[in-house]
Amino acid sequence: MPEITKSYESRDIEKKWYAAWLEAKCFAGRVDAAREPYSIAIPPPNVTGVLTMGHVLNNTIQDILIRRARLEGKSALWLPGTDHAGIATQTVVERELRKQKQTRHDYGREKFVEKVWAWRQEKGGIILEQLRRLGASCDWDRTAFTMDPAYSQRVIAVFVELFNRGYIYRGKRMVNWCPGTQTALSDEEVIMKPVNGLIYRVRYELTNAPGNFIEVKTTRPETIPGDVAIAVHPDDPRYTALIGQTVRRPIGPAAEMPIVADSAVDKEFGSGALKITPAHDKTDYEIGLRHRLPVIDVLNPNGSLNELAGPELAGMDRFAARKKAAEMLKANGALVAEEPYSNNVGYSERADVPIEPRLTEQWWLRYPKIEEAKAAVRDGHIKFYPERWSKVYLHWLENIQDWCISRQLWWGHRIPVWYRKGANRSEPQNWHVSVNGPADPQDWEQEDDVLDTWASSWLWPFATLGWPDAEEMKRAGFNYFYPTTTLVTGPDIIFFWVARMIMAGLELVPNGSAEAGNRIGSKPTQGATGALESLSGIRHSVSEIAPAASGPLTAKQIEARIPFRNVYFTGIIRDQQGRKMSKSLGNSPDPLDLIDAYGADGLRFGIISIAPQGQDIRFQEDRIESGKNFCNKLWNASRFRQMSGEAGDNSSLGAVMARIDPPKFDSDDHAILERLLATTRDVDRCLAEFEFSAAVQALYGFFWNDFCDWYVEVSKAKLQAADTKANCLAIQDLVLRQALLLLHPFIPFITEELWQLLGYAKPGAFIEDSRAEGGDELAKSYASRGLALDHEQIATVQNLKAFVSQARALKAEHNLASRRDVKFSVITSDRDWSILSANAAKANRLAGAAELVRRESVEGAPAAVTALGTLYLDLASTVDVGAEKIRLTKELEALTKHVAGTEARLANQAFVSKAPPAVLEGARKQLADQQAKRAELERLLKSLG
RNA sequence: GGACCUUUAGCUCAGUUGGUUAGAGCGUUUCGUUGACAUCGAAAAGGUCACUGGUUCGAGUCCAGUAAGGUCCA
Repeated sequence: MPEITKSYESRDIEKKWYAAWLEAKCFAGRVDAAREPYSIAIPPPNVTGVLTMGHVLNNTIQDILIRRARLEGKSALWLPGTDHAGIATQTVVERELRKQKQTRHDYGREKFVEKVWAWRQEKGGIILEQLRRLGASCDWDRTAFTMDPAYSQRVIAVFVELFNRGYIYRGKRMVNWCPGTQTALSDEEVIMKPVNGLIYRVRYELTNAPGNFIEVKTTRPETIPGDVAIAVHPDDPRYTALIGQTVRRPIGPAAEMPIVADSAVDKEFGSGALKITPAHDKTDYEIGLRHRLPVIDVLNPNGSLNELAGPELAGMDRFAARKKAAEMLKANGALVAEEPYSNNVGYSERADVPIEPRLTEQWWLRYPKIEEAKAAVRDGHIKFYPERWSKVYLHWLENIQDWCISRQLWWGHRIPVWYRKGANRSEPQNWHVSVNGPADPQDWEQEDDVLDTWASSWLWPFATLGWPDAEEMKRAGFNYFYPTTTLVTGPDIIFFWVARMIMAGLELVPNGSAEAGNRIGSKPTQGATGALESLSGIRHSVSEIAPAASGPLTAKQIEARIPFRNVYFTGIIRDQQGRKMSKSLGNSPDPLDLIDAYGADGLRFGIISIAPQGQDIRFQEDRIESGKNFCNKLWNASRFRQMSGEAGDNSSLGAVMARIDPPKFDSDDHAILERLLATTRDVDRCLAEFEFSAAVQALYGFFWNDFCDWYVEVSKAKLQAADTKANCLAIQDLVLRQALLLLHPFIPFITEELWQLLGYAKPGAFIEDSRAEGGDELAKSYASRGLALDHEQIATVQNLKAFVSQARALKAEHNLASRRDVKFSVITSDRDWSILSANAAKANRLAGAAELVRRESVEGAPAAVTALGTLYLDLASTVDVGAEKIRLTKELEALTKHVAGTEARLANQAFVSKAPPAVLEGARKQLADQQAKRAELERLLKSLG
């Protein structure tokens, strides 16, 4: 057995084990009917992405779940991949082109897309390499990409199918237009930001009453050339007489515009009159429709003004034009005033510029299975952790709007619609919609637009498992791994991704064997087998593998179709000031630097320990450091074990247990095994409830405080005695074994290394080839060895710990902390003296005492009252009586307060009659203990004079 | 405007169904190179649990309201 070195060096060990795991194909997700499946589909990072602290947290949690599942004997699959991230990726490549003063238009669509692929080939997906450094145990052979040919075909097939089912339509509507990237966006991609700007009061002159005006307020004077009317509320008495009259447009091409009455106008806002610019405002557009007003679009796609805005404004950027328009209004007397104004403006999520409402033809999706999607979460088929996010989810579904799925980009899945050449594109009879295109391509032109990225990633959990190709599904183990067990993601993409995946699953997943019945340990049922076989050879036929449901789905169908059973929402990682970590702020540490400094295990342990469920996380590097320190502690405790004696048979739990000898147990043995069992149960529960940081804290406290600070320390005395040594080593082996198994999902590298070094591994096997026994199994194992934990002995350990602590405090109080030759005496009962003398060797060692003697009386020595008697520090020199009195008086005062409180509680008739007996009993015992201690303190003080 | 979250030690946070003297890590002070670990050990100081009211024998915990900070949706 190689010797364990003095300190833990993570670097080489991480490299070594990751390579070994890959070599042995430990991460492969295998269909195994004898095992329960556990599957996770990774939230695919952008192909342009690099590892951030958010990814570290998110993927560490997924790895914990997956590795724990393996240790529980499940067959685990963690399916990795990346997202082509339409806008983000196209922007990155365009930025590179711009450095050479080029645009994508210099290349044309085909060549530009080639460039993007080349970029992806060279630089994309770095993040997957980085995840390996973190220890992520993904099944890399299954790595998917949303632009892979197979995946792309699936995306296209879904478009065709949903079109055929009537969910997709083309329509001219107001969309969120991003002038930066020059594409339409979905509502979800628009971020509302408060903006401080100006609001302009502008007057419009009445055509047939010169010198009379109607006033409006607007933040966008540059759109006045697009005005087509003034609207007032029909019930607004101020304007009743004016309805039907006309006004002159104050700037831009001259025009007379009607004053119309519409109840959508807010009487309270400004003067109660509204300028109507149907091309540039959603409400205006709707009012325009009602009054059959023309639409005058004065903006170019890039946000500059066009010739319809008039010669003075044409060609100017919208913000420059705003100033210019204000000047023009001022010049011709139409500007009444400009006032500071704060309002919410929609910004493009990606380009971070204000979006423009713009009337364009786009492709829209009416969401399928909305009601079932609500039911899936409301009725608990899918569980959200923390539960409260389900409210946000349900609220969004209640108010759901159709999804604009077309994007005016080149990088993405090109929409599979062809228009008959020269024909009107707005008329469906001129469309061809199919996966492979028309048979006579020369007569058709394909739609230029691509799909929203999310319209591909919403298929992720099933499209990565071969769906809808029957053969591929069989190969990928679709029926075994779907629905996936858990999704781990951020709450910021509930709408973008989580909700949409649920609806996609409900609409598109076949009624496979899962729906028919039990998947585990039995062959697929007749029906399912038949379905798969009859479909073999059919490629991408969504309608055959997942026919449209004829009516609302039943609960059973929902259960089978949902893409995941649990959703764990992580918090957002913030810096010390509480700001979101972002590239532009430069406040995000590079996780790879942290791995270099603290090890992947240290980073994982640290980040998990500061990430409570459901709360945002304040990043602190010192917690990562403490993760590293914990690894070092684990390392050194193992080293101590190795140095303490020969290795025994550690090949299994049974083998270790067989070396444990209950008749030789002392109170410390009982106590540590009780804590081991309690910690195991604690971790079991925490992991079942996704309480990762609580699990880590339980393990930290157990290992550091209970095991290292106490058990290992008392071992030093026990290991000297021949009759206790073997049992003590066996107990250490048991504790270390269980600790490594419980810790492995959190800190996989060091636990694997120690598992091997301490001889727990079978030849050629890894730690994850073993089972992590749960609390119940561990308890059974205790029982099978005839071990019954003795709670009286366990309580004794508590008293001994306090006793040692008091002794140390007395020493420190008198500047003797470093001395190991101090003598103590104790006044105590026969019973407590027997405990003390039985544990004298350990206690003296821990307290740094030369000896502990029992006396009938002691005079003038510093003392402390403990549960095992009154402890005295023997001092050769005279005691500082004054200081000693002050110390004891302070303690007495505090205690007296507590006694009074407890007495008052017990004197309260209502308490005595209503409190449960256990509480009452506890209070009485507490009072008795406190009173005894108080009496002893009073006696001590009296003896000091 | 609607919804949600947070407020506990100097800092970051635990505190499960109400029940001993409210805990941890870091930081601070003092002491310590005792043959696992200075990436360590020991001791100590430090909290009217944001505020007000209510329910209760009993509230950090439950309820109502207020204040401050944050998030999402309009």
